[in-house]
Amino acid sequence: MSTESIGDILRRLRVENELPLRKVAAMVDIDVAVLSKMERGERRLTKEIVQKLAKLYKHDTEELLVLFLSDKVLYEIGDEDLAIKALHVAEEQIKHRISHDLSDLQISMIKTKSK
Amino acid sequence: MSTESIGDILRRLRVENELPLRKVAAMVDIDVAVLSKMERGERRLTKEIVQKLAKLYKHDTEELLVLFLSDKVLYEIGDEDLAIKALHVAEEQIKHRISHDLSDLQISMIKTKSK
DNA sequence: CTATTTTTGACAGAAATTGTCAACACTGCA
DNA sequence: TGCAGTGTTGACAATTTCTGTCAAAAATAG
Repeated sequence: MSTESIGDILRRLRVENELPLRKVAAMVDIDVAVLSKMERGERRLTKEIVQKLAKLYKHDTEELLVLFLSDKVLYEIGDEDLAIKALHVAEEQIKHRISHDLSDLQISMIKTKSK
Repeated sequence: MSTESIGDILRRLRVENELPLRKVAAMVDIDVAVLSKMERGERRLTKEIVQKLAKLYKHDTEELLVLFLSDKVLYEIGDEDLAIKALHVAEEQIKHRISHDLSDLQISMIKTKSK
């Protein structure tokens, strides 16, 4: 398995595209120093920056966003030994909420239909 | 499945123990208003408060901490449709890190042994 | 009605985040 | 050596977010 962080990946993509920090920073409209720190994990990435970089490097946006989100999660609960249990609970709640939303949708569709 | 948030649970536990906010707040050393808001999800809980409340209500601390952590995760990435993928990636990284730490431990044990 | 409990909003201070900048270090090259 | 391009670091104020504290209003029980 890869132990490459999202910052590492973004840096690798940039190098592979032979782009200097200066240019990329200008293209995604942030300061060079900030981008440098983001690639090295010293500043937090934002969803917007990740999306812009994915497009710029022509790399799968979803994959990078997933890594970005995963990073946020690990940042919040990473050093807890209950982390894995917490992740499972969180997953269940998301699934539950989705099915709940689906029910709402079905109800509203029925209501719309019967108007 | 329960759709009860950790705040709801803490409130229920308090009511079941027939304790007013006033008393509990004093016991865990926070303001009444803050505890009220924590129970209603208007202010973020802290690990310390959750632990104190678990002890106070004689309720399983681990269960509440897991819910607390899960809540933090959902707060960070809950409304993302990539959330579940992100949780899986985060889980894999935790497992990976654990096994990595174990390797380190084994190495250090070997080194210690051979001294 | 009265006492108790809970909720709400406001507030200042603390802490974290952000964008900006300049100085510094490193590299390859002339 | 000096120079140009590149990346890193630390400092800074502005901003946002988080905290604890309080008092008044609202809700509830007796």
